[in-house]
Formats: sequence, C-alpha cells, structure tokens
Amino acid sequence: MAQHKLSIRQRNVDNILLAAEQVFAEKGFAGTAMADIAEAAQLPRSNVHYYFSTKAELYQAVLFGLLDVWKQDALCFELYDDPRIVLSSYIRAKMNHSRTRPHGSKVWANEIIHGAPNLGAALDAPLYDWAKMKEAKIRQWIEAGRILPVEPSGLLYMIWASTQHYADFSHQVGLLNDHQPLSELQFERAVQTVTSVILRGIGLEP
Amino acid sequence: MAQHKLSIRQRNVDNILLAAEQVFAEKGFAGTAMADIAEAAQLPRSNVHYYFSTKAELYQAVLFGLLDVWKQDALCFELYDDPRIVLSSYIRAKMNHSRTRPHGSKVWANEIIHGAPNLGAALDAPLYDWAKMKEAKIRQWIEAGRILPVEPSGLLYMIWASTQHYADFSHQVGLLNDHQPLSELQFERAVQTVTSVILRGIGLEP
DNA sequence: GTCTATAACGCGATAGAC
DNA sequence: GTCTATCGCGTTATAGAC
Repeated sequence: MAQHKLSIRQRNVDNILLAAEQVFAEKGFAGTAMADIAEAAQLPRSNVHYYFSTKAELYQAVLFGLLDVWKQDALCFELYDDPRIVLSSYIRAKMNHSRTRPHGSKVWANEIIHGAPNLGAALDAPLYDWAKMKEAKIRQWIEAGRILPVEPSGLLYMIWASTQHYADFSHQVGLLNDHQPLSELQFERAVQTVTSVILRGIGLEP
Repeated sequence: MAQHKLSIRQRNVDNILLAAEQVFAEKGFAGTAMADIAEAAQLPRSNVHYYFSTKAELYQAVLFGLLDVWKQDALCFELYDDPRIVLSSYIRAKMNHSRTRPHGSKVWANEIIHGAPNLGAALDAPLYDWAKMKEAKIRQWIEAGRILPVEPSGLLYMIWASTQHYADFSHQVGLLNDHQPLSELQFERAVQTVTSVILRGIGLEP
C-alpha cells in the first residue's frame, strides 16, 4: 500500500522533473508558467503544486539533478591515468550528453548566465571542489611532462564550452547547417574535431 | 532646433539601449520589467515607452546592435591571409569583447539558447552568409595544406564557445577563481591558453 | 518631450470539495 | 492524491494632463 503510493509519487515526480527541464530550457525560469510545465507533464496545474509547492523549488530540483550528470561524465578522471584516454573519454561523454539531453545543459547555462541567482552555496561548494580536483589532475600531467603547459582551468573551460556549445547553441548550429539538425555522421565528425584540436592543442597525438 | 531635438533623442535612445543590454543580460527577456530598464537608465517608465513602444521592440534593437559587434571582431579575416595571424587576431578580439562588453554576449547566448524566438529571418540570413564566408576561408587554408584538415564549422564553434565562455559564464569562472573576477594578468593568460590550444590544434606553432 | 494615473491581463499560490 | 475556483500581485501598455 505504502509502496503503491510511493510509486505513484515517484512516477509523477519524475514526469514533472523531465517536463520542467524541457520547458525551463526553452523559456527560462521567469518565462515559464507552471501551467506550461503542467501541460507538458499532462497534469493539472494544482497537481504540480502538490509535489513542488513553488516554482523555485521545482527549478532547484532540476538544477540539483544536473550536477550529478556532469559528475558522471567525468568519472574517467578517476578510472584512467593517461591524459589521452581521460580527455577523449570526457569529451565524448559530454558530447553524448549534448546530443541526448540538451535541455539540461541549457537550463544550467541559463542559470549561470544570469549570475546563478537560484544556485545557493549548496551547489557552489560541490562544484568548486569537483573542478579543483580536475585541475589538479591536469597540473600533474603538466609537471610530469605528459602534456604541454597550459592553464588547467583554461583547458577545462575550452572542453566545457566546446562540447556544451552543441547543446546550448543547437539552434544556431542547426541554422548554419542549412536549417537542419546535425546528422549522426556530422555529430560524430564534431566529436572528432573537438577531440583532435584539444589533444593536439596540448601536445598529444589524437 | 531639429538638430537639438535629434540629439536629445539620440542621447536617450543610446542610454536606454545600454541600460537594456545590461538588464536583459542579467534577467533575461521575460525576467526583466520595463521598470528595471527605466531605473537603470534613470528615466521614468513612460519615457522608455516613448522611444520603444514595446519591450519586444527594445529587445530586438539590442540584438540587432550585437551582430555588428561580432562582425567587427572578424574583420581580420579580410585584412590578413596567414591563418596564424587571422585566428590569433580573431581570438584576441573576441576575448577583449568578452572582457569589456560581457552583457551583449549574454543577451545573444540567452536568445539562441531559447531557440531565437525574437530573431527573425532578418538576422538569420546575415548570420548565415557571414559564417559561411569564414568557413570558406578555413576550407581554403586546409586545401592549401596550410592547416590540418578539420571541420571548418567545428573550428569556428570552438573559437566562439571558448572565447564567449569568459563572458557568458563569468559567474562560474569567478566562482572557480576563488570567488574573484579574473585579474588582467589572468585574463591575458586565458587569451594565451585559448590561442595556443587552437593554433596547435590545427597544426600551427603559436 | 515628459510624467501621472489607470486599465487590462497573466500568473503564482492557496483553499477547500471530492 | 486529485481537481476546481479564486484571491492578490506584478506587469505591460496606454490615455491624457502638463
């Protein structure tokens, strides 16, 4: 009985979160009405309010889910040691997410662009620690002479920006691709381009 | 007399456009109230409406001004021929704009992320033509064996994304820089990082 | 050209029946 | 857990005096 109730809740919450991620990505926080999310989730407005009492609460729930996704993409930093393997895995993972789950990236970008007014310290600190670990790894590679000396943060930003561009700016990418979304083949070429420029850029052979 | 009137108009319009660019960047289109812009421009609400009758009209005026800025950054594509010179000039110009005029970049990013609902065909076509010219130039370099073969559009996207990241994601960059905006020196290092990775990434010596 | 007052509307959130 | 009705606020845009 309690289990049944829970599963109803779980199903509705997941449904709402997914719909919210899409609508927030398309219209931004201020631009989306709770009614839009309810419609996308095929639920009455009040039902959404039952699970998330305010719009801000729902929005933050979406954001919290995203940091987990970013972290999963970077597991290769712990799994491997060779910079060639780590970075090419990381780039591919992030590009895959840009293709299969572009909405999340857009919501995140939106929030940061506006100065992260909804991202409390609850997310600042984890993000900071997580990024510093990655920078430390890059610094080790440099000190060991395994890659050319570059600013570790600058390298990370190039990877983030170049991969997330295919999600965040998908409209512009499509426009410049003769008003067509990238095909699988074109997307694979984009992965290759980012990978080869980054790797060669720090002195590795792709 | 007519000249005096014109100069008042010009002054107010410029003032409003500048204020609007900043507020739109911080709060997005839906998130900004005309009152916010009026306050930033130190004018009464109704005065803003006198020059721009609707919020959408003002927003579009801001967007139109931005494409000109992008185009100026890319003048080096016509001035020079050597890929090393052209690309390092381009990267520096865009990075300078990311530092000195970050608001514009944010407004543009916001608009594209949301699928460019306010960007009519009036801007689509110029952007398309302009980008295709740049791609053609890159293709020439490849065919002449002056740079390694990469997807021209992919290279452009990497440059756009990596440079605009310092404007659009300035909040995150500051957060990861121990809650401090980048100093002049750090910013110069960022320019060097982007330049060297891109140039080496296509087979050139920085 | 400038400013005050107000009309018209959309939205978030809640109360309360089922 | 679900749904209808409604309150109250903030916002855009305009009308009209100065």
